[in-house]
Amino acid sequence: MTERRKPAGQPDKRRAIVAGALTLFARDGYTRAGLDAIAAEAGVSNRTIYNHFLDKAELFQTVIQESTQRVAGTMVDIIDRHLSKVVDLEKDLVDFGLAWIGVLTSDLAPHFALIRQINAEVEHIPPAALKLWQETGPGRTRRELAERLHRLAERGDLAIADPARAAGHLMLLISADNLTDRADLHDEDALRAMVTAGVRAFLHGYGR
Amino acid sequence: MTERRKPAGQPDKRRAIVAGALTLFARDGYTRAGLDAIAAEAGVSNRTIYNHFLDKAELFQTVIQESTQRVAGTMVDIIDRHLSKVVDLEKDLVDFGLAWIGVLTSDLAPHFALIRQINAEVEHIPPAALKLWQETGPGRTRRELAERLHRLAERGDLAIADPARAAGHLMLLISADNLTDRADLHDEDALRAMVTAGVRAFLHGYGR
DNA sequence: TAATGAATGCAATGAGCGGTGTAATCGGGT
DNA sequence: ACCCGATTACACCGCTCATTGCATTCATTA
Repeated sequence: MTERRKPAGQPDKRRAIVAGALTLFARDGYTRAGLDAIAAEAGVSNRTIYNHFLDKAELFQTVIQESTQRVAGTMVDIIDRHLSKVVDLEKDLVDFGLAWIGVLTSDLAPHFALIRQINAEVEHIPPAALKLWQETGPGRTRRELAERLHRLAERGDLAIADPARAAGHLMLLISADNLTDRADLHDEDALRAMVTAGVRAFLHGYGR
Repeated sequence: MTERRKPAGQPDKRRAIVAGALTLFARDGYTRAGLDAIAAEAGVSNRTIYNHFLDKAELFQTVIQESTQRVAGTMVDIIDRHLSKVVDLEKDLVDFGLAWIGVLTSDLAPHFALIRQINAEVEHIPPAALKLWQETGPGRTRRELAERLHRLAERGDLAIADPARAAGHLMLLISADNLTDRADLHDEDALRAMVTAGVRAFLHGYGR
């Protein structure tokens, strides 16, 4: 059960390969991203990749796992930083939202292109791997956010029956324009407007 | 300017090709879907495809356009049917939402797999084609929904400052679980719970 | 310095795929 | 019966790509 990964190869090379693979998988997708291109991007020989990974599929899976964990960590940090002590609910939620979508344009941006690739190939990925990703990635951040919202509800700041569902709603509303249009992620004003509108909808709804 | 499409080939063959191509493009994506497989799925010779289409890219574009128009038409119908005359706002919105996500499991289902493919390859698609798709597909349905919501707001049933944005929010909230988890689209009770929760969030929010 | 494992360059294999040419066949209209 | 365009089966070209084998070089350590 305790399968030990072969520690073959030097760690810096391995990191370079994974980083380069992330870049190309994110830009071109699994099929289009050639191993020669990945090797070039990583500044490494084609042949070396096979010293570190069994085949292309294993490399892909590794890239997903490492990237997912890193991004999930960042997200959880943002949640904790912005929603630990809340004074002005709307303002703090907006600040949280801006930090949240800020990740989409950070150096972690390629990750989300990778997610789109996964989403497209969802039929061809073994359900176990998919489940694992769900759990350690979006699942983890959603649980963390749900926990925070639950605390706020207990304090009386929010009226939440199902924290997990509320967390899902908040995440969607914050970055709504990204999913409908393709929003301009570099227009600071537009971003603030989007997040603010999302937070207000989350707090008050549109009912009369 | 008025480019006439070559009417070469028999219409039923052409329809079979487009239908088969939709199936395989949706399941396997643009790159993985081979022309031989498409031909087999359509019950047609490989060579025949090139009687109707210039190349794989043109076939893909045709599939997208036709599928998009069909689905957008269906969506607009649903909007009109459920939101023309509203008596019980929450109930009518829930019914609307159920019909809306019902499309995701209908015979139009492959379309949305195709959308995921587009979304993944968004970097490799000419922006003009992307814009066109945006406009005739989701853009059209969102405008239609926004228009309906605007009427309801004028009537005093809703308080909406930006109808387009509200429409986007409603669409997201209705099918929230599909985007976070991978929801079970065949559990009737779960679907109703999801939609109801989304509609309530849309109407009242979570604020205290 | 000797030895060992890692990395590299190069070549090659085998498969899959987009696209084309061609000749034979089919089917409806005259 | 004849015609003509559409369709088909088949063979083929050129290309890309994952994967491997092999010989060579490099770096570190004993």
